[in-house]
Amino acid sequence: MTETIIFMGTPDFSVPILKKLHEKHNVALVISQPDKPVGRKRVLTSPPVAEAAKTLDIPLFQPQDIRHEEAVDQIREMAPDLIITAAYGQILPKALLDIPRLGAVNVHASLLPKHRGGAPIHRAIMEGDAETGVTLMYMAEGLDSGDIITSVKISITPEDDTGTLHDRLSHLGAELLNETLPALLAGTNARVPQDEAQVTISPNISKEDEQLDWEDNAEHLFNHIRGLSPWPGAYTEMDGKRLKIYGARLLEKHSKRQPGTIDSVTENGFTVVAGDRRLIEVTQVQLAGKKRTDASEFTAGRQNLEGTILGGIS
RNA sequence: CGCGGGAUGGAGCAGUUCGGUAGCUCGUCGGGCUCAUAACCCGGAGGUCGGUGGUUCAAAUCCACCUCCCGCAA
Repeated sequence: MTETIIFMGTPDFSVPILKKLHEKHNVALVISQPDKPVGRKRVLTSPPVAEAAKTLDIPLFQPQDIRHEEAVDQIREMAPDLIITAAYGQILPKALLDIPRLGAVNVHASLLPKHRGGAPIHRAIMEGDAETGVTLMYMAEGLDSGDIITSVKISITPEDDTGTLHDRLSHLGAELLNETLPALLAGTNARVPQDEAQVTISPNISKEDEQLDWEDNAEHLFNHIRGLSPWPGAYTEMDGKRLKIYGARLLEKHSKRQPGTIDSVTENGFTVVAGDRRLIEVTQVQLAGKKRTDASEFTAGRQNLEGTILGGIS
C-alpha cells in the first residue's frame, strides 16, 4: 500500500481506529486537537490520539484551528489520497475536504442519519434506543450529513452504559474501517445519501442534561443514569451537596411517596421514588468531594437516609 | 496563585466549634439460634486519627508548613 492517508481524531474512541489503520496502511500524518490544560492543576495534557501517534511514531499535527489557511495548506502539501476522521472535534472546511483524491471519510458512532452530532453514544442510551452502531460515511459540509458508505448495527442491552458501548463501538468502528478500506481505495464502495426525513441530532452533553429530574418516569431516569455513566455522570442534590449517580437498576416495586424521596436502604444501596412512583435502586454514587463508591458503602456510613428528599439544583 | 470538600481499624462515616477514656454502620473472626440463611442474638480482633514541626500538664481536636484524593469551574 502506498496510498498516503491522514488520520484525524482526538479522544479515546479514535485510538483503536488509528491503531488498526496503522497496522496495514500508510498513515502519513495524525491530526489531533491541541494540548489543553486539564484538571485542577491545569497540567497541559495531550489528547489520547496525540499520545498514540507519538507511541506509533507517526508525525503529529495539532493545529489550533483546522479552518485556518496555514493548516489547510500544510495538509495540501502532503497530497493525501484519503483523509479519515473519527471524533476529531472540529468542523473541517470544504477546502480541506476537497484535497484528498479519494475523499474524506468519517467513522461515526451511530446508525446515521440517527444521532448526528457530538454525543451519539450518550444519547442513544439516554433516549432508550434498542440498537445503535457505527457508520462509515463521506464527509460533507453539514454536520455528519455526508453519504453513507456502510454501517454495522449492534443491540443495546439493559446492562450497557456509555462506557461499555463506547468500547464496543470503538472497536467495531476499527474493524468496519479495516474491512471497507480496500473497496474505498479501489473506488468500488457503495455511496448512499442519507434519508433527511430520518435525521435526529445528538448535541454534546450540557450541564443541564446531566441533572436528574425525579419527576421523570423511572425508565427515563434509568436510561439517563447509565447514558451518562461513567462520564460525565448524572447528578442530583443531597443535603445541599452534589451527588453523582453512576449506577442504578429498575425495580418492579412502587411507592406512594413523593418523587425524589429515598424510600429505603437496601443491600446494594438505596431506592428512590421516580415520577411514576416506580422505584429505582441506586447502586453507585459519588458525593461532592468524595470518591466514587458503591451505594452500599455510601449508606453504611449514614443513618436516617430513608425519607431524605433528593432535589434539583435550579 | 481560579472556587470548594476531604484524609479517623479492611470499607463508609461521626467526633474537631468549646483540647481531657477512640464512637457508629458494614465487613471480618469466634460462638449461639435455626431445617436453613447474605436474617437474628452474643462476644473478639483490628487504629502511629495523612505527614513534619509548634503551643500545652495534656492534641484527632489549636497554630504553621507539606503530601495525597475528590467536586465545581475551565
